[in-house]
Amino acid sequence: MPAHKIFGSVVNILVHIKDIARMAGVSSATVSRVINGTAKVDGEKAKRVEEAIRETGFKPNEIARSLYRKSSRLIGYIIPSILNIFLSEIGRAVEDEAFHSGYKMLLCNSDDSPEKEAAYIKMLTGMNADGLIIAASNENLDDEIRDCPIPIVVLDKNAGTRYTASVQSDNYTGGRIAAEHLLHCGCRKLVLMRGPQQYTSSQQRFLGYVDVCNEYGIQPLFVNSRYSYDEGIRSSAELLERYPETDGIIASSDMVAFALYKVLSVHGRRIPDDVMIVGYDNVWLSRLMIPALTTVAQPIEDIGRLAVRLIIEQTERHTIVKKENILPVSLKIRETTLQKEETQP
Amino acid sequence: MPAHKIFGSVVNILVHIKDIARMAGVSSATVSRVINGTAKVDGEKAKRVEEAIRETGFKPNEIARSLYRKSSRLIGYIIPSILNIFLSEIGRAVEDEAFHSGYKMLLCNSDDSPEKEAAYIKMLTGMNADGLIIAASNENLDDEIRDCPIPIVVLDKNAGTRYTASVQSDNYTGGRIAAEHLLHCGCRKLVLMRGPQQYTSSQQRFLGYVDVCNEYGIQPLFVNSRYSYDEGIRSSAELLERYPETDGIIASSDMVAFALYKVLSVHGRRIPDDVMIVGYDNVWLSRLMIPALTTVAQPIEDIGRLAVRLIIEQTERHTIVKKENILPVSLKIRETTLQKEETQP
DNA sequence: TGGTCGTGTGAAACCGTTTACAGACTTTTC
DNA sequence: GAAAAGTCTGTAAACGGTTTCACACGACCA
Repeated sequence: MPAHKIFGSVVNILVHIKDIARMAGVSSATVSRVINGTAKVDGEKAKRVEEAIRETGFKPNEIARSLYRKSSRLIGYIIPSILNIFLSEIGRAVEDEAFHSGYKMLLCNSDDSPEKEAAYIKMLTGMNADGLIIAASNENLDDEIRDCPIPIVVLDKNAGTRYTASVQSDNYTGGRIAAEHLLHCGCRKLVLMRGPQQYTSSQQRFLGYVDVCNEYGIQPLFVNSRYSYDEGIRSSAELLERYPETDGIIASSDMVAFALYKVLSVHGRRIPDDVMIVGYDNVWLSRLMIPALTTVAQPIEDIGRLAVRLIIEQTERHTIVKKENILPVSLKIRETTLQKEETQP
Repeated sequence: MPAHKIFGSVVNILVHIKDIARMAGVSSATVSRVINGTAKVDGEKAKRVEEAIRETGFKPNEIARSLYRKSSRLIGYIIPSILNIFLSEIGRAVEDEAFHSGYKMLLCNSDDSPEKEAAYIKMLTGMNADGLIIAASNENLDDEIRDCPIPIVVLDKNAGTRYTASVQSDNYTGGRIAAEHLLHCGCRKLVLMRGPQQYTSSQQRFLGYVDVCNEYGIQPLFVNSRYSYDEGIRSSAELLERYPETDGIIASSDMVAFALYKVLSVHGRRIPDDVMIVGYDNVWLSRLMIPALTTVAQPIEDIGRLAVRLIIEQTERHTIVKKENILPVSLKIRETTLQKEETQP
């Protein structure tokens, strides 16, 4: 027997609904009704039941409940890495919203491996999870997703016919306001660090950026990148190699912007004096960097909460939810850009 | 019916073990034996069962299994905040180790609220979780912990008689090597940012620091702090107020060190020229800051993995595990300290 | 040939809840 | 005062697996 049982009070370990029933002199059905308030119970008996529950510290077995209800009140949140700050922040909102609705979040780290992702989807399905929130999933998971009998909300891509719904922010506008801001700051040699092309998010930002460049009659330069810091180091180096004369950069993510800090500092380029930078995401780190990062803020909190609500709505009320959900972005102006007085182009 | 069921193939949604049994012309007991390999089954029948499983994509219901086995192969990881980078990194190791042992990690964000923490402990107990890993828990949870019939491993405090085991790093040595390094770098006005005194970790580091100061005959100055960035801003300001002449600071965490960057930069003090800094934890961010942070590295990966293994050992093999586990620390020398040539004190 | 042993198998019990259903008892209604 | 209606309660059947146990069957041996 494990040591902790020796020290702990043993009372509630083996208490089941039947024991409460016996103690209160009623059937387990009645106990269940008291616990769940699903039917009227005689006041006197209810009191005895509650007394017994309090005395023993009885807690109904959630597994048994889940089995009957076919719902574990568990929501899976599948992301490539727990170290991705942006997705962690969304996770925080997911957890909080879930908790307040009586759900729990199961965090799954897929390490970008399709096998691990598929394994998690299968596991969660088998566990009667009530829904899945998937960020940046691999493309070739058709089988798992098709066979998945629970709602799936995806982030950073369109829902299409495969998923229940998607939650994204307005990436087109994000690309636009980043570019417009740099132009208002007087930059004339803009470069965009374009995210992976398989994501709708990257495509849309790119489009917004290109449109603004065309409107202002400047050439839309870009470099391919991903969202991670390490990739940021690589692509920043490439950027400075290809466009050494740049004076304004839009990073594909805040993390990539931080990599840019490092690479620019090595090259002796000062921010914002020599080069201005706009990040993307507005993770909490961005306000704390030196200099504090000007960035396009995604509504992180709202994205997470909405994803959870979509799942709960779908499972509890069986309503068809809105498929594509686009949330607004905004610009947080900090210290990596400098609005020169009245340089309206 | 939810939309995704309309598009997805419906086959495996309602397939149960009985269906497989009927298809293969055997009993469900035999199917169970094939799936779990718990007993020998006739080769021909086994083949038919496997064929049926493959054909239907049948996946046993994990909830039903858990109910019988009284184990959900779930490990709860309870932390104050998912945004705490250090604890997130440990979480990554926990998740990975758990996954490879066939377990899943349930991440619980307690927001430093005793209520939420207690709620999670109850929930996880009711869900037949196999163990709990708790970081920085509130002190007044005696009831929940006493009544908890599953192994609890704590981080950052001693196990005592209340918990199954603890995993920590060698904080005393951590405090020592941080202090010694700054002294070797020529600092003479050391200040330690002391973490919350209720944690064993803070106490031990403080002790190591004081011992070194005494050995070198300098006064052990300190300021109280917590581990978060925001608290770091407050305590850094206090530090500069009280000890403006300091030339070497040991932060209570890497995050607090980053706050120090900010506050020092506002005061126009350069790192490492005017003040040298040693952080604590070695989170991945620390190598990426500018300047890169010299820090005492905790064996993050090992801490997480060991915690999981302790739980699994306890539940699966029912062995009494080692109660207090201390893992070694090391010093990562980067750019916030400068070893002046041969300044051996 | 009859008894023993070993092996694979299915019926049924089990895990701990919730709920459908039917029965007992009370209250209303004519 | 009896029938009808309305309460409350307990029994038993789910939920979907795993495992116990007894049994059938064939091999082996005396």
